[in-house]
Amino acid sequence: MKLTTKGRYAVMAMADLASYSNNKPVSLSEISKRQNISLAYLEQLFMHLKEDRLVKSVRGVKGGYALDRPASEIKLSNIFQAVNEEVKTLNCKKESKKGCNNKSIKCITHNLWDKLDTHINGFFENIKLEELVKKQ
Amino acid sequence: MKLTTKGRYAVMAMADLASYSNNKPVSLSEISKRQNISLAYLEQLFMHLKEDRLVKSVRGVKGGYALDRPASEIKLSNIFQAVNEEVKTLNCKKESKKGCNNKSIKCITHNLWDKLDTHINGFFENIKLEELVKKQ
DNA sequence: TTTAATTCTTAGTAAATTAGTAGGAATTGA
DNA sequence: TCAATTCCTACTAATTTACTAAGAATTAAA
Repeated sequence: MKLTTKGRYAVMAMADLASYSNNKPVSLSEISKRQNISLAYLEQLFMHLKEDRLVKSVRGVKGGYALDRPASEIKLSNIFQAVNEEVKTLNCKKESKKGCNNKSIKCITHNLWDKLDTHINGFFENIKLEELVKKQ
Repeated sequence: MKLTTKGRYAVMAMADLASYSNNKPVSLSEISKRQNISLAYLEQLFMHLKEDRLVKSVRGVKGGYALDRPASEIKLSNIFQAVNEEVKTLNCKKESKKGCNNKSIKCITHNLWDKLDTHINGFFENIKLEELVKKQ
């Protein structure tokens, strides 16, 4: 079971944005330097964050990104979801859950995994970006 | 974030063992057929389960595996640990946690990840193999 | 009007990991 | 002796991750 850097970078970048934005857009090159994340990689992440309306962009010189809503209204689960870093079981396509009769061992573990998904997502669902940044 | 089949298979195999063992060892070929997991792959998983003393083996004809302690004393976390399916953050080798001053954004996310690890491991720590099988 | 800083967009790629295969040695009950 | 089994080591195909590359589009400022 792995937690990859993608979600981690996304959270770091959003925390940076929440911390360093003073009504001005923050450029990705600034975040790149501060957080030591490659600019090109950040660009990809922010495409997704923008699609999900977590940030808004200003193009051109002096442009950059800013939060699209208050940090108190952004859950960590929103960020993970935006960059496709959700909890998923792998290779469950073939064994369709339809076949489950609630008695087989396969089905038992299906249920277990579903519960784990809920458990993990609940963790991120209950933390707001604001709380994370406030602790600094 | 991904949950791979390795841990899933290990749990399925252990549940199978707990269900179908009647004081006799269960061969991997039986489990392979019932759970539809490749025999050679099961062999690898059981090497690890044995190392961690979750199962014991009987070699030769009529041989196989059996639980090495009651299902009520085997936590799911034991199983995951045995097959190296633990929760881990990736690529954190370079950025040593020593550098953390509890103020930087990098450090904030370190702490977050650590908490998540605890949260997830707590889930598995609180489920015994027996409970899982009893539900059948 | 040019320039430089920025976002936007699409491809590609090296490294790592996963999931599984292959082949055979060692053991043992029948 | 044979067949069923565990034990052991190596290899491999497919997938994913993390990142690079290259350039188009936009816009403030010189």
